[in-house]
Amino acid sequence: MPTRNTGQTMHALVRVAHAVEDRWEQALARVELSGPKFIALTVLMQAGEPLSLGELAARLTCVRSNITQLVDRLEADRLVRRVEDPTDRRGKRAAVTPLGVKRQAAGARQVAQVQKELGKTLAGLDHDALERVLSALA
Amino acid sequence: MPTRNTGQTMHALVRVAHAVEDRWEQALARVELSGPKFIALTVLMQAGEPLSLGELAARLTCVRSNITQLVDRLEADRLVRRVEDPTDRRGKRAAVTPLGVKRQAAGARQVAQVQKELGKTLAGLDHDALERVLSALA
DNA sequence: GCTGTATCATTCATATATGAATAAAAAACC
DNA sequence: GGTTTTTTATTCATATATGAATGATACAGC
Repeated sequence: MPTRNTGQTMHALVRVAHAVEDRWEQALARVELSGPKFIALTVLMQAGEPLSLGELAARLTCVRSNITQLVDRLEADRLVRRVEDPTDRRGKRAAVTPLGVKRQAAGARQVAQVQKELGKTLAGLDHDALERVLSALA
Repeated sequence: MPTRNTGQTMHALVRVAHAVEDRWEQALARVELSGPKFIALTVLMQAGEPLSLGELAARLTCVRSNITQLVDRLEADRLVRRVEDPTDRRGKRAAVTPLGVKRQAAGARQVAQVQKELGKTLAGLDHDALERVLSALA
């Protein structure tokens, strides 16, 4: 069995990552969430208080206009509400609604389930080799 | 150093894959190509003849409407032309133009450069162990 | 040969992402 | 204090992706 070249390995890495992401997104879809929506809700929950849209963009590592649209959709789903920023009249903050809290929890259960399954798949394999490669490339 | 849990490993895998993809896309951007455009051109070159849009969609593992739009943009860039399918009046085929051939070659040089750099990064790591992990997850 | 069905590409609606341009308000400067 | 600059969120244009609906054509069964 010949060793693959770097190009093939990178391709395989990217393909596997996308497969994992798909599985993750499919699990979230069962509770009517997309990946970006779940991540945004989770960040807001972890913050424990409404975050300005700029802060949310920073924590999600994306541009502001993306957050404007994502919060539009979350608001349409009634998972988040825009509240005024008392300290800055330009700003708005994203506040999770009670429905958003429930939905995030349901998403977290789905994600935990997927992780459990992937954990089984990885059992007995060389976990550390993967770790080393990921550290080298990160 | 404790072993990471599955969730963290999966997160790291996806993050690394995106970083690799970004590097790849940035290299292609230097020759005015996006990832999807380069892949489409490469598949058409490898085929050696114009492909129907449906066949292109199949080889790129995506839906037809996506290809309609991608070929629209490739045509606007003058890298591809739609030609009539002589055997089916419904169908169109995507033909690479001479400019498209040059552009694909330029993209391939960029990609080779990135692979060379990544190869250096990976040198000395356990390539085979990585392969096994990736196969298990694919 | 006609009729019903399947297949081709396209259009439309939507989701996600980026970046440039804009309006409003805050901050900094002098 | 008034002017300039920066920062906030939004809008707009664009790129990429999906899936449903459409119109034109091919094909299968009768």
